[in-house]
Amino acid sequence: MGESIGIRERARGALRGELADVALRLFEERGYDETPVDDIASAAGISPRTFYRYFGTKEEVLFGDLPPTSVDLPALLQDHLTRLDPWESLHQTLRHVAENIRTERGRWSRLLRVVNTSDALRAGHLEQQMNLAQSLIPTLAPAVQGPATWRDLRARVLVYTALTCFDTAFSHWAEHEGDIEMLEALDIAFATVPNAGSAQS
Amino acid sequence: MGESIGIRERARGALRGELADVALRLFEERGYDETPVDDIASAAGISPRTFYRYFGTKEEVLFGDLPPTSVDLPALLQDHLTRLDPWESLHQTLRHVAENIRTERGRWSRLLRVVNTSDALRAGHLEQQMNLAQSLIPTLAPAVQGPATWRDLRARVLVYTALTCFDTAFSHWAEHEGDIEMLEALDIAFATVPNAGSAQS
DNA sequence: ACTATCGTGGCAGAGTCTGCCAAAACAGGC
DNA sequence: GCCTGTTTTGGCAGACTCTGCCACGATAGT
Repeated sequence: MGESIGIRERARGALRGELADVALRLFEERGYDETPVDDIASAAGISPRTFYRYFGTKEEVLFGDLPPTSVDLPALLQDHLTRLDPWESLHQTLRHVAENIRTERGRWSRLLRVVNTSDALRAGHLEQQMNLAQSLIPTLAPAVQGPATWRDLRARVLVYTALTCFDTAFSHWAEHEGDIEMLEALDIAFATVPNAGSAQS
Repeated sequence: MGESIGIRERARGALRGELADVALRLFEERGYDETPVDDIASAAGISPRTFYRYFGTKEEVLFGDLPPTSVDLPALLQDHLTRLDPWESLHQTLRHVAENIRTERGRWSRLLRVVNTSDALRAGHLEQQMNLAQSLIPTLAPAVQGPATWRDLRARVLVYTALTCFDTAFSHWAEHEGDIEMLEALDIAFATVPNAGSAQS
């Protein structure tokens, strides 16, 4: 069959990308909740049924092909852990993600604006984070000091907190676009946590 | 009209409570996603249409009448802030919530078990937290030190992080029910954060 | 008992998502 | 270039959540 698989796959990927583009554009114009799948499908010249063959859900057309998911973050974290303490490792890992995002900031701020048009979408976005956290916890846990009873709890707290910092910095950046630098916001957020007790500058 | 309003209101409240009970029981037996609203309604002897007059969504039948929502947490936080630093104020505020929960732990662990049967439900739970956070941030912000540019960012990080600690401790407690004390887990979680840099016992 | 008000139930409809099956498009080999 | 087997597609029917609408019945105050 030669290249046949390659051909099919490439065509599939192209259509997938086009669907994501069309969908994002429509969501920007009319809002997420106000844009039925039928409209996306007909705008892309396919049937609604086929849409669901490319994306399992309407949400996936937004969140399906995102950079964070395409990088192996657990491995990256693992690497940092050989040289740094747990918190700093998380910091550097997420700095890397932030730098990736910076190269496509246009697309990302469009996306964030769309996400904020819908409650369901914000919840979905959080769920994404949770899944990411789930993948980082087992990697971090062995590096956490202290009694074994609490190791898992502590690892979870650190990972969730780190993602929280990331998300907060990201949102803050999106709201003050241009005024502040994404990486600076991230560093501030990460610096706030260890000083929680005093919370001074 | 005398007590008429009181009567109506009381009847309404009673039916609301009964619906919540019936729903929780059914969710435990068959799982959340596998239990259509029609089944809850007929189990309670009402029409599906009427169910939606008592709860705007299926989720609300689970999350609608929860202790955290029934206490004025911003006020409580405000009070603690007059005596403690921001982080410790958040800690004490959430300790209070934890103590409330402890008095109804049976109901709460049932609820947590149900929440974990559905992705949509977990997302909804997170959304709850977000809303709670939104109400605490304005209260905390004035108490946060540092340059004004970053005050809002820092307040958000602290609030989200505190809720993350709470949630993590809560889940951890639910998983190791009996073995550990909820308040102890909460204290451990809160103690982990300021030591993030070293993460030792 | 009478009437105005309120809660209720049924109906129709939009929207997401799934299973099923037939038709079309496509790759390969001849 | 045609044939054949596989893949992709489209349409249909259906489950489920949620909303607007309207008529019916219960209830409260006079």
